[in-house]
Amino acid sequence: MAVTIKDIAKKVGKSVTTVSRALSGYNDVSSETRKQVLQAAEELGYEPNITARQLQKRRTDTIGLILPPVTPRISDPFFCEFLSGIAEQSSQNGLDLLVSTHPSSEDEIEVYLKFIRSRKVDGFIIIRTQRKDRRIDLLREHDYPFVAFGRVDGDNNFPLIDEDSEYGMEQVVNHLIELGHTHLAFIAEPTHLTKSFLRLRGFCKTLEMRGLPIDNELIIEGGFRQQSGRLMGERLLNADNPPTAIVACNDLLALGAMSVARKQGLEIGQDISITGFDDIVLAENAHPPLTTIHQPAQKIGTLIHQMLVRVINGENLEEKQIILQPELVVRQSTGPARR
Amino acid sequence: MAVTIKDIAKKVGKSVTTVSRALSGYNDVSSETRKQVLQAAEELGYEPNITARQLQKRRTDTIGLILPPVTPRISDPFFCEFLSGIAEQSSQNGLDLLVSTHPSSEDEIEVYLKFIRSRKVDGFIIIRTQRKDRRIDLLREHDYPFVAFGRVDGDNNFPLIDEDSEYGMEQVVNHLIELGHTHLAFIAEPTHLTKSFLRLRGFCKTLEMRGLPIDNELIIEGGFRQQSGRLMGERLLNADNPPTAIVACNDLLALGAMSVARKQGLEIGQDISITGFDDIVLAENAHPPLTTIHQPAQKIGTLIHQMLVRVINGENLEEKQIILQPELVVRQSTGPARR
DNA sequence: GTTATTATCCGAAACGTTTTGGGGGATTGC
DNA sequence: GCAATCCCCCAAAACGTTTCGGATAATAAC
Repeated sequence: MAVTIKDIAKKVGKSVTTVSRALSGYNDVSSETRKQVLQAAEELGYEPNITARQLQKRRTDTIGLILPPVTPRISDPFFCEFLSGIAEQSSQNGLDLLVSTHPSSEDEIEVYLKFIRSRKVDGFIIIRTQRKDRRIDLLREHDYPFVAFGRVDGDNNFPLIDEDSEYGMEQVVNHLIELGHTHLAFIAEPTHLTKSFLRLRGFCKTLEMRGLPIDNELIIEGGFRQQSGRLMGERLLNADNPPTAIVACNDLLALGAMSVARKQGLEIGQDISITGFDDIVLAENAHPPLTTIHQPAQKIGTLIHQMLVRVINGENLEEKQIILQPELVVRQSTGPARR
Repeated sequence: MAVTIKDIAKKVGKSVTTVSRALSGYNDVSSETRKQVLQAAEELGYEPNITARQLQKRRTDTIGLILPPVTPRISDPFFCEFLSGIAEQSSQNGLDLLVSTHPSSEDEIEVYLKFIRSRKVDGFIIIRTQRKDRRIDLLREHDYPFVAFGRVDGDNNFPLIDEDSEYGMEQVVNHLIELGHTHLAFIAEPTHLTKSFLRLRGFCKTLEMRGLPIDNELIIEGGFRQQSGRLMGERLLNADNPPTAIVACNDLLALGAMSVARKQGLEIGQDISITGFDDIVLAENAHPPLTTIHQPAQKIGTLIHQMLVRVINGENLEEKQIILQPELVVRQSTGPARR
């Protein structure tokens, strides 16, 4: 059986209270007693039972991350980096990270409700925000601590961190225009996700700003990953008037499009330019290496965790909404437009 | 304040005991009472406080995964897949997954000791086993539930799952020999890891079996990732009598070697053959796609989790040691040896 | 009509901690 | 010499559950 405070108390001949207070560093115990207690704890190999402590303190020292039903799975490269930032920060702060994948049988809101009611975690990290996000509504209603990665439509008066998607896309599009491209296509993710929506908007806005027409035939919406990129890339390349550049909403989509283009005998970066977004590890190692927007995934994870800790502790955030400016990384998947 | 059993008891005018027993489905409560209790619970939005339950039951319903100090970080692609298998299985079984990254300041054994003593988790998943593994010694001493991914030197009489590394390497080497290669190099990981050791041994054994000499100049040991692969690849390619094929201990090392070979103007798959091990997502997307040994990372995660659950519940494992036979995936990074 | 049995219920203890609200003895201030 | 102040300590309550060991009343058995 594990060693408890009671065992120490017995050993040093003091009360449980005194032992507890000695261990927690209160100053109403004599240094003599404290020394004895610490020594006894050491000798017996005492380690506090955190379950008991949590029950008493009404804190779990655990933060929760519930993966959405579909994507991303943990294996998603961008998410993976992000997660690693959170995990690392977690253990530095002595917090636990509870990763729960959402059983697709259950309603998302029910899952959150359960966590809230059973006080399983002190706070949440919300990823993949949607334009209308019920999770955020729920947490706000319950006044439960959370930090979101991403914005929503409408009232954003809650702690969040986000990339400036529109600015990112602006850079991509400008880069392509400067290379002489005027006939640009866009492969979108489902636009109920805020970031996907904003990336698309950034694309359109910039075209407009630069006085280029927006061709709705060349904007198509699909899924999230390679498979989808291949499908949509194929459709674009087989169009009557195919684009000279394809802007993908994320790197995996871009990689999918690249593989299709290559299969059609096109030299990427010469015959056609393709861009991604996120700068996952695959991007750098792709062939040719992918021009994309770099996002510091791990750092975002770290930041978001730090914010959440402050929210949980009821501290004030000097910056409640952090919007990061991502930067363009030019590699070999883009080049001058063919005449 | 959250709803407790007491609130329900008050509402239905019964004792706390009865409510608890009604909720847990004991048959010493009348169906009338049970109905009332369930209804009250529903109305009040009751959700059991799991901390309290855990304290009472002396179980945490949580399994622990402590990341080793150095590698893999969560961002490691192979590990990532593996983790996703564990996480998915976890939530299916209603268990929590506690991911803790090991603070490099602390001694590894101390970290485990703390977890054990504070009963923070019901059991552990041990990854990256070493030939002499103190973690495993410790857990066995304490008779604490765990399942290992990988074997150790000597007594392996504990629950584990592992790939047959030697067999995998045998396939790789045979494949290369059949392509006419006779001058093979090996880039090793640090061989205190069991799997790295076994992969190297598989390499040597097969050469021997096929009557080829083992050239110690061509076997070099380094780190785990691309950077290391580049360094060691460079050394091999600049040797007096460079190899016609490089066998890397994992995919990332292979990718590193590939990038160096390409930089030296070699056509991979023609001028030189390079192989990996693990078949991470990058392998398929590399240029050229990498010949490697496929490992079902996610499935391994799932399996290991299932095993652990049984160990925790004190059930018997029909198969205490599972050794998986990995298979060779031939892609374009290998080809016939140049005369 | 007494004894067994069954169906329902419940008080109290337990899990291991922290916190609350003092208590008693020694020292200080006047 | 008396009150005030410290210093060190502790019993008991609390956190929200589950479980142990009955208790009570109704029913069945003889």
